[in-house]
Amino acid sequence: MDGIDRKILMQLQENAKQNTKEIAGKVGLSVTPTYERIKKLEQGEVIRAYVALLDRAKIGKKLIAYCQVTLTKQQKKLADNFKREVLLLPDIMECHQVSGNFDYLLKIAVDDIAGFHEFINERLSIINGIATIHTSFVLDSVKDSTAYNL
Amino acid sequence: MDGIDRKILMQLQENAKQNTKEIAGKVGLSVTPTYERIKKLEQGEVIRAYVALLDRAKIGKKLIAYCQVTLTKQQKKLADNFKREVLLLPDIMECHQVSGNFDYLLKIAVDDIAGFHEFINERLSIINGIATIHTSFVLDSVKDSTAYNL
DNA sequence: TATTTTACGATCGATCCCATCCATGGCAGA
DNA sequence: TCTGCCATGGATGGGATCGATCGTAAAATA
Repeated sequence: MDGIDRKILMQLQENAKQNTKEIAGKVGLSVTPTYERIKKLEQGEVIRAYVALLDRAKIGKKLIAYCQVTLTKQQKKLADNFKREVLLLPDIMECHQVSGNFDYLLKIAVDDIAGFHEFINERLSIINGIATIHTSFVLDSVKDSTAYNL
Repeated sequence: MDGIDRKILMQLQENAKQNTKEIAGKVGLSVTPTYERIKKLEQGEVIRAYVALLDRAKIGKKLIAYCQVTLTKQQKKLADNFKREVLLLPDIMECHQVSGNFDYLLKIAVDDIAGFHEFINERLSIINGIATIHTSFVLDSVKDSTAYNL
């Protein structure tokens, strides 16, 4: 993993539909070694997946919320149960256990306020062991990238 | 945009490297109409991009931080300047203006604590108009998806 | 220092899968 | 009846994929 690999990864993070020739030109190699490097990065699972990113306005997910969740106690059993339930809810796009004033940060995508209301009441708050939920709604996404800076 | 389109999008959100035939099978159509639907979704920019997702451990981004930023005043000038500066910092993967007790939520990816320290002192806190920064470090990502639930 | 080995990369060529596009025909609903 | 899908089949070409050969520079070794 050297500078050229990082350049390749930067390109693939931006646009994975480029063909090998284009990427080769941008990183200063010919096609074959570029191809071999990409294959190696895929096999080594440095590249986790190739995915399509959608325009959330166009698919009707008009509301993104970040929920700060606190559990009632710091018990492994409670935490494990919480994590299991989170994985079953597809409206939760991300769930990170964090340090600080709360325990988990969730990113939720729903159609609208009604959808959020239902999500909180019917899905999230019924999970055992949740003490508090503080929500911030996204008003504007200044930047929303999946690319790491390499 | 109907149920079949949504199924196609779900597939492409999971794995964009599938060929048309595989997707066609999963959504219950033949190759041609599947292909045409995908093209239409690309041209209508419902699909924003195809990208590679990386394993952050394998590329050495060992630290993810969420920073809650408050600006000193609610002035458009300050906010515009802040947004402009944010776009120039590639370690900031996401920046969302939010409702609630703070103004902006930033997602930062760095190598380690030293990198975070430098980022805060040399890059973030020098931006004009920042009042407070509260940071939560990610201890464990229970779920980290880019897929919307369609 | 001289020589050898190793580890890239460049170039070329062959193969073949699959995206891409077209044309035709069937079928259901307006 | 007409319109809008879909299915099927076929033609084409681009690009992924792989192998072989050669060149080169740095590192290892005598």
